[in-house]
Amino acid sequence: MSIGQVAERTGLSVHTLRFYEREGLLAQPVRRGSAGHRVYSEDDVDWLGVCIRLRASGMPLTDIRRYTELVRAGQGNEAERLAVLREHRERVLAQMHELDECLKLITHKVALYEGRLGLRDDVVECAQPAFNGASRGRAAP
Amino acid sequence: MSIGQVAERTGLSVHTLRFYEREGLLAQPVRRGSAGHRVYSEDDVDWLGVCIRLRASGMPLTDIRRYTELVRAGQGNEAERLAVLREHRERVLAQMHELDECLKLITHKVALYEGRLGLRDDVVECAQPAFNGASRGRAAP
DNA sequence: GTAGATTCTAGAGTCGGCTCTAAGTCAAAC
DNA sequence: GTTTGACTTAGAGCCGACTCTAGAATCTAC
Repeated sequence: MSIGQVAERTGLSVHTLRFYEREGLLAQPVRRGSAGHRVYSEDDVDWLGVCIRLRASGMPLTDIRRYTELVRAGQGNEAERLAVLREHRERVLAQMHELDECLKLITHKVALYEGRLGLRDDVVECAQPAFNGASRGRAAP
Repeated sequence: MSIGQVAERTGLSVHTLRFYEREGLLAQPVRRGSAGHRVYSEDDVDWLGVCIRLRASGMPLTDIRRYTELVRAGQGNEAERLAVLREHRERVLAQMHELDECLKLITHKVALYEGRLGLRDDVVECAQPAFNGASRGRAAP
């Protein structure tokens, strides 16, 4: 598979594919064909899929590289790999929780504006108490 | 409230607080006391709380500014505000879905390594089929 | 009143993650 | 045989979001 085809399939640009390779994100160096052109295997693409997921969940490139290096190093470091994955899972869970909070806030505001657009117009934009607990009444509609 | 106190309460640095103000993220310009020092009201802090949540859910500063400007402009643009919020809510939902997928992958791998660390050692690191549907058997343990 | 912490402004620097450019190689189509 | 287009490298550029610096002014405690 050429770099162009892989770009098509993964949604990454060819620039990004080369960049990821330079950054050491591929489990093994991509094979080269005839004129030094990259030839990707299905496994390469699958691994890229994993990288994409890890990126999408906020793992920095350096961490992905570290994990990749462990995998590349072969058997014997499973405990380390597990630690990396567990740590990241915690971050993902935290992130989901955070997103959930955001969603609540946004949904609250959406409801507020939806209501307002039907009924009244004297309510002032407000904020949720986020840091103290000292509700001062006037801020929450 | 001084900028230092607000930094303490919000978790933002004083640098970031000044930066956010320059970027027009505050609903109204922060009041100034005696020597030109910023004096934050509870409402300012509450609004910052909203900004922090929006940021945490991936809204870019430019979008937050845009929303802030709508709020600052006062009544009459509720429909626009609602549109901004709804659009962002869609993005948050998409993001949550994506995170969920990532979580599945990670959890799968964690289980795999947990199992392996107890039992065997000849399984090779693998990737989830992510783009095609052509399972080639050898990639999935 | 003086030391040390906090604040001010304007502007420069950093970092992560791409994204693009330039100059060149190569294969296939016409 | 030349043009077109996909590929190569090394390296520069860009963008968002901070983060820090310098130099001056001002508060707080002793």
